[in-house]
Amino acid sequence: MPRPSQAHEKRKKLLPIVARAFAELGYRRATTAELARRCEVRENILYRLWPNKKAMFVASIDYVYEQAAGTWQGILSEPDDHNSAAVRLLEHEAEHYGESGLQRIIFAGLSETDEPEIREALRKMYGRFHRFIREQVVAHRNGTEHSALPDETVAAWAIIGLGNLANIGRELGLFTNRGRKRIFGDAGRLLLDGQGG
Amino acid sequence: MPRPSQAHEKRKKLLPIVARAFAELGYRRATTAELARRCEVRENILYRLWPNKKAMFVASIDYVYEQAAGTWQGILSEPDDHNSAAVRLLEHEAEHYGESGLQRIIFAGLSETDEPEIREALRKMYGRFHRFIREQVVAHRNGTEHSALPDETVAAWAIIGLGNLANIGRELGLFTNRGRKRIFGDAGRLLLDGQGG
DNA sequence: ACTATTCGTAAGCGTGTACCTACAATATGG
DNA sequence: CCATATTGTAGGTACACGCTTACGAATAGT
Repeated sequence: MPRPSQAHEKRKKLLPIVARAFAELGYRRATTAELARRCEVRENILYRLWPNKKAMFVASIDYVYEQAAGTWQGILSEPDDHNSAAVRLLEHEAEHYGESGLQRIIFAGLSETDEPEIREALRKMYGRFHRFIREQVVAHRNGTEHSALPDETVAAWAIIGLGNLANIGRELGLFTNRGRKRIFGDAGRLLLDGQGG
Repeated sequence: MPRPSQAHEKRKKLLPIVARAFAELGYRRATTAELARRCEVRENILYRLWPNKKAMFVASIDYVYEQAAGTWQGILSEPDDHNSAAVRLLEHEAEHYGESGLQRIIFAGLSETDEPEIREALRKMYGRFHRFIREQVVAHRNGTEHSALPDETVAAWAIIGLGNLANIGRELGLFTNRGRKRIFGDAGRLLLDGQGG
């Protein structure tokens, strides 16, 4: 019988490298030759793991979500420090959001939204992010009356908006670490439960 | 004496076309050949108006701000309908934000932030946006006490974050028109003066 | 009319690109 | 050990890219 395929393992091993290349270079400049160079393989074998460059990119988008989800699960399972999970997540993002630089892939993808597969991958990713955050907002507010606040769906989207902006800010050097923390802290908290300033 | 140069006028005439091409295609796919085709001139002429492709892109970024600023000035100079300028701007953006599609240029630019000139152009643009919005927030809140709200700087950045997200949402079809309006209306208003839900 | 300058057209140079083919080396289960 | 499949290597194709050069035609002030 034939030699067993290790394609799955190899994909898992190379995907982080590929994703980082897309994040640093954007879609077009991350040429297949450059991807192969960074992976220390020939272009050829990338094409055996994925059918084409677009598929490598879509896989990288999924990887971004999985990375974030992993980090967040870690925070959720930490012992409580008399703060809700939502508040702890907000604090963590205020401190570390965009640190990995991986989210730059999203900007690259947004320049390629006329490719249906890429658009779909981004849609799915944002959908998953939103669902996760919304759940945390609901859990945080549970029961308590917040008549003057936007509902959980809106609040979750707005918090995602803060995240995007934090990313852009980090990319362009728009604000200091302290500034970014205040944006997440003050505006994020305001959206969460009205404790704004 | 020589024939007087009409470069300035020509630049002004072609820039909207160039900017739209960058918005629709992104930086790399908006090839100089394609830009020339849309402008109905030869590539050559573009290279007489701008030194290189990067300069065409930077000019397009500036154009995005000028377009928005023009629209906003129009709204500010409208007669008052017993709403503050800030509220009227928020309502206008809730209705029309991202309609032109020009803001896609920003995503394209964010994938090219390792080019210092492009990074600088984006920085400048965000800085101008923030200054403008912050002024409106200050004017809206003037004097009244809002102890539980984020300060004007933070609020203005957060509102910009809402705008970015609205753009992404429009691009990916993440939410309906009504949804987008609620994000601008509810979250935006909350950041502005605490009248959230 | 002269002339300096701009304008429009055409062609092409060097490089980079996604993707493919052909083939030898390797490793596995029977 | 052998047949079968998977690996790694080398090379190449067809095309698109940013940018440049060359040159004749048009146009304005003097």
